Amino acid sequence: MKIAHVFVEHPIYHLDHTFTYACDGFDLQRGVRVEVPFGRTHIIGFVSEVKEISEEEKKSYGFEIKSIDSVIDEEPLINEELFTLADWMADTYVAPKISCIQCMLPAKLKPKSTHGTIKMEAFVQYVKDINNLTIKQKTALEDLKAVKLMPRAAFYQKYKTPGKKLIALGCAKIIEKEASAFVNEIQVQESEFTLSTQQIQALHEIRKSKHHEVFLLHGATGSGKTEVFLQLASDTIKQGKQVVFLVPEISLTPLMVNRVKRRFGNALAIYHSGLNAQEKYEQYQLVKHHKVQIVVGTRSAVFMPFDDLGLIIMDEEHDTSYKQDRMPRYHSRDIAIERGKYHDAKVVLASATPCLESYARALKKVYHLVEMPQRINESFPEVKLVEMRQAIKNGEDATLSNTMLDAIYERLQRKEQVILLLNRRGYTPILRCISCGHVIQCPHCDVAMSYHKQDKQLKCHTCGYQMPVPTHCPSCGSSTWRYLGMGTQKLEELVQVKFPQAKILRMDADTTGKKNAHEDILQAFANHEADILLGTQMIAKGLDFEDVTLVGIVNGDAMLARSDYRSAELTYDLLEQASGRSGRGDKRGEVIIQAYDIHHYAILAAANHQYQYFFQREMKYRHMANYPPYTYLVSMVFQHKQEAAVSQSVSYAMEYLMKKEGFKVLGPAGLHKIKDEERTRILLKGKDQRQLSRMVKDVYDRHIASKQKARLEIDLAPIILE
DNA sequence: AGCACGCCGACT
DNA sequence: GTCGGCGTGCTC
Repeated sequence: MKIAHVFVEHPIYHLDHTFTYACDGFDLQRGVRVEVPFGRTHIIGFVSEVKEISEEEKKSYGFEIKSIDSVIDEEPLINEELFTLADWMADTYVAPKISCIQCMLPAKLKPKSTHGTIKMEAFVQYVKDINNLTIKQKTALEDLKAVKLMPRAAFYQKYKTPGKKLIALGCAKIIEKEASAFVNEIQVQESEFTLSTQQIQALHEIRKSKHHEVFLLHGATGSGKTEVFLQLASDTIKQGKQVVFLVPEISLTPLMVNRVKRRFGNALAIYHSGLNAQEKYEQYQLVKHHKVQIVVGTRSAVFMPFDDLGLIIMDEEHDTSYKQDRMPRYHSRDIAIERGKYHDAKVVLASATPCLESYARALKKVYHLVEMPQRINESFPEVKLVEMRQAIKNGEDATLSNTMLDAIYERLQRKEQVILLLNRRGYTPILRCISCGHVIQCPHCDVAMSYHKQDKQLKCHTCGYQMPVPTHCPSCGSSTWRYLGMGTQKLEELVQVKFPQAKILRMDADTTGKKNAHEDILQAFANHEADILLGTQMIAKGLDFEDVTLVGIVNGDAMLARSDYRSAELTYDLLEQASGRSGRGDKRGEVIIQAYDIHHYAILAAANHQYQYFFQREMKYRHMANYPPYTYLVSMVFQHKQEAAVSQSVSYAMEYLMKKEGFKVLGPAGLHKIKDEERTRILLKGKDQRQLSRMVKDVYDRHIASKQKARLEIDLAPIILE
């Protein structure tokens, strides 16, 4: 008999093995989806193997073999490359295999019983000519005959009555076809720019090798990296191969997308979270059916169904949005490199502030380092540091120093634009009782609640819980509150008071909730509908406004206060990226960084645009403390409503880990409540990533086998540790 | 993940 | 006496 091994749709560790089904009489192959009976229901699964077995073998299984219900796909959705990749991901990130397969597919193709149907469109198709048609009918039929197929809506709009008659007569018929995105023929526009010497050199370096190689393109903001990408993409397309161009977040990089569009005549697929399921499916099909050779997209675009990939570009490679924050917690960089190896494709990682791991690898010649240190317009913005303790002592405003105020005033006079960065949303981050000092906490999390003046609510930035400001302090009954700290809403109010004539746009998570809100705000700023763009870190990335000549960073060292071992790197990245927004046009740019500790190396390095200096200093610290890139980290988070369940699971894991060698265990940290669940983390630190993955897999298996109540989440190479 | 079975509390 | 709470166990 013929049997199929099937992965079922539930991404649960208990079910992370194949289930065996009979499939005699079905035409199916590895990589297609099938519907199967499962317990008392019917669900979707993924065929991993089809084979013949004898009656004796069947008997040896020891369970009943049910038959599959139906086969869903004619063609496999997952080919051998992607199966191998799924295996690699499951091992590396310690995740159920089905979750790895699922994350490679657009929602409409995910093996899930609940996903939506694929949209069909009605077309009118020419069938035959007959005699005795009226003149109107004849014209309609001639028209249709010329194009053979016409969308039904368009056909009826043009020829309503004769059209219906033609269908009744059998001269034309209505057919259903899958809706698909429309693209033009590929057309590569030659570059209109004259390349700079450093662009020519970078291109030469990358073109030299004919095989798979990982390049780290370290280029200052405004050094002309994009043009290098476009030229490389153009080479690859001319060779008939595919290109994927990864960006951190499309809504924040519309300019980049437009440049790629201009160059490749719209014959590209765009893939990002802003698309709905149908749109994503259509873009996916464009790649699958070779309608396009180039894809611009975010994190998940790295899984597009390429079969002849020649080039992978990853812009802003240090950006944390490349890391998936749900299972499987993959990093697009790892996936890009794996796929690059398979396709013998070049992988170009690019950034002005490469992540330490990448730069360290480049120095060790694991990656090929290509440097582009100069700006095209050859002027870096001048950076001023303002020591806030001193400014406050001088009687200046505690939020906006005189230096900052003067600089803003100057820009307003000259009709130039200003970007102000404050990495904290809301009105004030803390609400404290004046008489007893009680701070209002979220009832569901161990976090202080932020006050949002706009909607007169307290909001928890961790779980999203909202409530009105209590009339009386729950601790002492007093009714006077102190609004402590500074968020973007309050900053907006303050700037408006200082500059009543200025028009201000605020951009943070609260103003960008709606679809297209990012684009609308950025477009308005580009159209000079506002003088000042104020917001959280989302305004620090990739924006390119030529009239911005001042970038002001209000709380430059706020991020240094975090306990995360990467806080210095995150601070440096943010400052350097934000400064890169100033002076991108012909006018000279200026950057003002306000901070309490202006002598911290992260701040000094950003002020002087010295990546190398930052790198050396930070590497020393990482070396001393034995942090990445000198080691690998794996985080294990245990969570459950009951404290006891968490502590029990942690002890059970620790007991095992203590007996093993070759790595260090940090933690567990004290319990911390989030969304009504107690949680704690242990960190494993080791030199061998493979060994760590295997070790964690053992811990996980034991955890499941012993029926621990707490949920265990594993994160290999975690990015944020808070 | 679902879904059903099963064993204890507060209702008509 | 019954409805329904969610703990436990199983799925080819």
